[in-house]
Amino acid sequence: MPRDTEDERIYRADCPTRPILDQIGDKWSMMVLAVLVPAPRRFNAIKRQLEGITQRVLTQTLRKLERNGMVRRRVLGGSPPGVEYALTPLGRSLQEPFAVLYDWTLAHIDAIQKHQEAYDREAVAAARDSD
Amino acid sequence: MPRDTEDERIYRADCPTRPILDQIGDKWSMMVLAVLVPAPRRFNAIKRQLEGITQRVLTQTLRKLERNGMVRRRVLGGSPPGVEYALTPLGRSLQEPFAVLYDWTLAHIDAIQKHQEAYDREAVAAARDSD
DNA sequence: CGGTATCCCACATGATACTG
DNA sequence: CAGTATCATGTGGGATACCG
Repeated sequence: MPRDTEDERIYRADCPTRPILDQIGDKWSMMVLAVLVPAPRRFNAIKRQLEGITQRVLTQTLRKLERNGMVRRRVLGGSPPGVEYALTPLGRSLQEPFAVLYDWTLAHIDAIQKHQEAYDREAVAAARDSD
Repeated sequence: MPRDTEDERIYRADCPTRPILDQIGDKWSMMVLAVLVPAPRRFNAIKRQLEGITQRVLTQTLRKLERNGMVRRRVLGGSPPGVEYALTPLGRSLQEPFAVLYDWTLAHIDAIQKHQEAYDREAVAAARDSD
């Protein structure tokens, strides 16, 4: 959670940061950005690297990122023609906050899974007791 | 996005960090944790502070946080009886990664909104051109 | 190659009522 | 006070087909 500031909006669903945090927390945005970190890539190159994403969803995700100024879309002339997507400085600047969150997750994933298993065992035991 | 590691899983929807990131990215988890930073609180105290959340959703959110070991639930004896929720050390340790992300958003929200407006103006202009 | 156009569904969230 | 139960809904995401 954000640090405990005087800013009361952080407690409200209409905090202006919500739409932005919602997008970068969606299913694919973070991974699309990750794919573009090493170098710009073409549409189908991104799609191949993100096994499981559909064309429709990749298009939607790229459009939202472009609209936010995090990705730049460039039509390539030449043969074969194509479209290239690249990180903007704004998009690249997201790398650090995401890395902090990702590293936190990696550091605590084992502890979290142990908690989950313990919680689930308890739930099973409670259900048994109530029989 | 996570930094560019050798770990190929970061590109995959089945990366083991997904379920955790999905939860802490859900609509209310972050705000519930934020409310608990200054001090433990009772169910209805949390609910009052998060205007707009329903009882059902608050219960679900707290159960998931408890299951992950981020929040501890304590039944208070005495009169009136009640239930108190408190951050665990694990839950509190999320404060920093979240603050980094939140600060990034605050720092760039103006730039992002300008990009969005420019993008939307372009879309309107393109629609007009195609008439 | 890089998309749109349709259709569909699961699931997160919400509204409301009831309870130990 | 702290929930559960029930029902409703919007939308993010997926499947598939077609297009310039």
